[in-house]
Amino acid sequence: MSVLQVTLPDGSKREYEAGATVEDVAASISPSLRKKAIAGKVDGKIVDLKAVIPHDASVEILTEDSEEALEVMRHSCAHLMAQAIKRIIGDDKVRLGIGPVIQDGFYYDIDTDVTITPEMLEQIEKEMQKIVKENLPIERRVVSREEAIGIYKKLNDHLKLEIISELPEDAEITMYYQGEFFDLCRGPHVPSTGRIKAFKLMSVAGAYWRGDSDRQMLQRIYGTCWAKKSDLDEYLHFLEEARKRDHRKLGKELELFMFSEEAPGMPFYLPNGMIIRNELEKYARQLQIERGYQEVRTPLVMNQRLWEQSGHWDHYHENMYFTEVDNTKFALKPMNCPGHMLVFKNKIHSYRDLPLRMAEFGQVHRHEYSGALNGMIRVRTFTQDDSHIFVRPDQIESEIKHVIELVDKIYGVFGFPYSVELSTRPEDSMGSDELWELAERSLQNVLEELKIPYRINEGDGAFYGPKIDFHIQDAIKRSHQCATIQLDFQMPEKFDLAYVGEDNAKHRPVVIHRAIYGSIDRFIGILTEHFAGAFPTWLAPVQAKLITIAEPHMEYAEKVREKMAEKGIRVEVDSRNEKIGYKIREAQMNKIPFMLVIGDKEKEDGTLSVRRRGEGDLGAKKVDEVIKLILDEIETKKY
RNA sequence: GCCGGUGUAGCUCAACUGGCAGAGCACCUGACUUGUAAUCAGGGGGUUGAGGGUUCGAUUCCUUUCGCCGGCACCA
Repeated sequence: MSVLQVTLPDGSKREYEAGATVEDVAASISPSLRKKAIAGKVDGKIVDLKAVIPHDASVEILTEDSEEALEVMRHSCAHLMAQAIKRIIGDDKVRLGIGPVIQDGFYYDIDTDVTITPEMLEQIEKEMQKIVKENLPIERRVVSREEAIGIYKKLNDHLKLEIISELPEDAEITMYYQGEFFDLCRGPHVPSTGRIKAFKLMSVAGAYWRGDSDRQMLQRIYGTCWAKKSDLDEYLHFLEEARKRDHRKLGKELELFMFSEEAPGMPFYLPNGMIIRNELEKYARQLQIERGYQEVRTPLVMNQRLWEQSGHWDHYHENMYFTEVDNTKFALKPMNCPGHMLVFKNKIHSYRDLPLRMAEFGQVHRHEYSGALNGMIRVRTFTQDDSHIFVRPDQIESEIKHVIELVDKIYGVFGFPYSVELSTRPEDSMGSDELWELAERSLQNVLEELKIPYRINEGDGAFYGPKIDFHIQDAIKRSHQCATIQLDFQMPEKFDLAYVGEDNAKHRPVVIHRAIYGSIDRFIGILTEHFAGAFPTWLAPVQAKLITIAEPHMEYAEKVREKMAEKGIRVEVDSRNEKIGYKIREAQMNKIPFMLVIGDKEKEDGTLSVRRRGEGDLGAKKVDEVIKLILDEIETKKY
């Protein structure tokens, strides 16, 4: 009998008889480990608990609390759901597509004539619970390609047949069985259905087979699955909290913006939202002026031929708005760059003018598909904090660094951590290989030199050049792509841009496209959720509310209001004939940062009782002291 | 655009298998004169998203269409 040497994670070695399984290893360590074990890892590869260890190897036991075991459990949960669905609507009426693990859970794509309604989810869930109670052992079987094909031909399952046909020649084909149910699957899985602990089916949605919009649409059922009931509850609670922050809900409640059927996907800014927007623009404008940007403004409607020239028409005409006047075709601008190219060409530039940093808060229109619209996150008109920087080739890298510094500065103000991605040449792109290579290398150099960690996003660049994208992480750990820096050798070519060099000859500049908020509209949506509507004082539509106790305090309140307003504080007086609790509550719900209560005492002493949003009563302070406090928060953009 | 869901007062939501459309908040009026998250009473407010159909009768059933929501696909 040969002997198997197993190395455990702590470095210790143990010997087993050949044919030992991962489970045997767990059992040999301790009975409790065997009980907690979900799966194993052999030489770094995750396998079933019942997997035989094929040769000397390092072995790790995955227990319920490990991330990897959770993935195995989620995958098994997808099978569990598929089994329940088959039991409910009939084995022969369901074809199974794919059922992978995703963040927080899993889904399964199925093909069936029965429409899965949200009500049915509960029914399926109950059946799943039943199968868990049945505690069916889950078994792995290796089958031949012919067997596999035979099984699914009999079931008339064209989806699985397609998957099998695409498996590589030498692939080991495995099936997993649990009770009457089986599924073509690579695994691994938990040892039995009873090991699946806490799950919930979340939603049904349509999804194209193979992610291809030309193919059949399947029904996708999403579920979430956790190692413990308490984890599930925590997750559901998190979703609930996220819903409370939804910018669409808060935007309505706080009267930031609105939408109308008359203009789907096009935000209307209400006075409160307009204040936030103006503050954001003001801040960006100030930083840009400091950094030598020049602001311009270009038309919203320009001749169609301009878009044909830029290449946008070719790539995006399906998503553009057009109009015809005086027998001439015009387009609403979907981007600001062509306009900026025209501005650049308005005069002759010397090499001394470069870098020329042209900025515009440019409103663009893009006809997004109706199904893509989503609050402020995906709209049909939005304003970019756009800029096009015209540089000499030797200035590319320093200028990109300059932009990155600005991005870092702005995100810091909101407390957004961010990560960076480098997107390379897409399939459908313009320009020579040489230029693309040069462009990609330049971006890469800068990131390396600044020692900024980044991820490469293959083939995700713009059609005219590669880009560096910045993904911010908000207060509840969601990621949003906002800033972008794109290097472009194409537009200068298309528009025949030139500057006069030291040698008195014409040279072609390079264009750097950049945006930091990206879409200001979307950024406002993100900020709303990030701060849960409790905007920092510098952004708050109303920064201070003066709340009088009774009528005799009105005059004093009005004087304070004037004084504050003079200092540029957005302040309002609430002198309504209401109880103080009522007025506080309202101010609190409007998330006003400073609530300043005025009664006899304050009037007499020249003070204000400060109640800070989120902190409560801070006691009475002199009016000037309060003003200083507020101005200081505004000045430092405290969050 | 595709799949599914959904649309009732300014907002949030009720109305059993088809039988007179209702509540809370908000708003208006009056009383109360108020010390840190909702004072009391009264009042106004609706072509039930829009169009068509079935029916004695439609918020409810069917159909077309628009918006919105969850996904998919798309995202310069």
